[in-house]
Amino acid sequence: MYSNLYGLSHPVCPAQAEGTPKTSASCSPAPESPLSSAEESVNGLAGDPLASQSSSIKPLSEDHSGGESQIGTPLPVPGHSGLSIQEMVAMSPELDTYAITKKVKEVLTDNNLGQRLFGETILGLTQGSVSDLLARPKPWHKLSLKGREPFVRMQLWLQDPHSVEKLMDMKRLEKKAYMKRRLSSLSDGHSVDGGLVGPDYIQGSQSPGQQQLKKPRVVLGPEEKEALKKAYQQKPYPSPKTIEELASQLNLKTSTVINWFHNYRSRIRRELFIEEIQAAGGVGPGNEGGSPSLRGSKSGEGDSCDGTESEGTVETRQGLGIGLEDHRGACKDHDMEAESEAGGSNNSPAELDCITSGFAGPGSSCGQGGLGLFSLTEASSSSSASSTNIPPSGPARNPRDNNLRKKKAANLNNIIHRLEKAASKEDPSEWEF
DNA sequence: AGTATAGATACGTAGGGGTC
DNA sequence: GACCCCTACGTATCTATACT
Repeated sequence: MYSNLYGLSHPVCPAQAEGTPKTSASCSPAPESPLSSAEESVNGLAGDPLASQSSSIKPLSEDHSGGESQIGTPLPVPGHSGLSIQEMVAMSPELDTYAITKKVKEVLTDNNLGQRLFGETILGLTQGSVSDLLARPKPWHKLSLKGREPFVRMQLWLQDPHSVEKLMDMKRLEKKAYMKRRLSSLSDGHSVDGGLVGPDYIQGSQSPGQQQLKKPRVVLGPEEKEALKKAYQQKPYPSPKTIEELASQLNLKTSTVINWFHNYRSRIRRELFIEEIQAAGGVGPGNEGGSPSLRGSKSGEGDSCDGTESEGTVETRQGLGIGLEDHRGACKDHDMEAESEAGGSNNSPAELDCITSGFAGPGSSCGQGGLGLFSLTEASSSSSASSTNIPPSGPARNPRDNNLRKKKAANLNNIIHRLEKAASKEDPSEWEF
């Protein structure tokens, strides 16, 4: 199978086998890391049977040169270069994550390939993760080594002239296998219409009893979300006490509240990255109408971090001094709650400055020159370059942006003020914005 | 069916506090 | 000061579900 070809297997997680609703990371049912996949897919399969198929396939490699889609100089192939993918990631100069995801989306769409297949086969990630990555790629310099890995893989995949063919073949094989299963189960008198398709629906094989052990998914209602958002505006880092109060008020588990804050902070931060980039360079996911921020507002209600623009972002940045950079040092120490909204140190202009300039400043890991091994960004078209290579002179935001920010800040102050009044729990006198 | 979203969680790490 | 442990947070990702 291609699972092997791509160095992928879908091992049944022991925990899952036991029916323990184990989380992914520890025992990822997902696509085993296709580490070798990149290598093999690029190297070992050059002459594979797939190459002769798929006449309708739109090749990847040839249009790399075409305009803005150009992704850049090829990465060295892991196998050939003797580098593992991790080494490549570590050595890789800045890649243009937006250009890469854009290209990948293009290729997948053009060839009618799904995110699930691509994710599991090429990236070793699940569909949801792929969707997220493609829709909201973080700028390279904001990614950890682990976070960069999928982008390196995508880049390698784009470089592979047979990548699409291989994937399409995978698709066919999957379909075949599905049909086979379907047929056999039909002959057994069962139906597979449960919708389990594909090789990785391991859970589907769990017994009903095991399935029942699954925790029911928590779906927060609009009022609950609203309340949490308000609480966030008041205290992005709530104390355990606040969390408990919130939980009991909303009739939620404290862990759910904690998770919500966790996710909300994280996602807001991510939105901010993108927003910053757009503000600074105008290139990014937004350019093709896929801007997360835009999407957020599009959805109106804006959930994930939708709040981003509509409610949460500016105060986050201005009031809390939570920057785009790692602000842990600034916010961490004590019980965040108090000082985070107290503003104080977090708000130091120097820090904000550092935050903004850190974006693409010379000091950032964007490392202008990189290693020069296979520079992508530099080789990328001018449009893509701007996404991460913001001139050191600073993110020269346009005035419109600043006005907007001020407005939002004022707005949020207003909200916070009202919240203070309502809550009148903590002394807001120290709050600074 | 494929994609997007959001709650949940594993893992890594920074910083504080205690002990030696 | 070095070491260890603990806590809290960020990141990346998963899974289930909602949406298109």
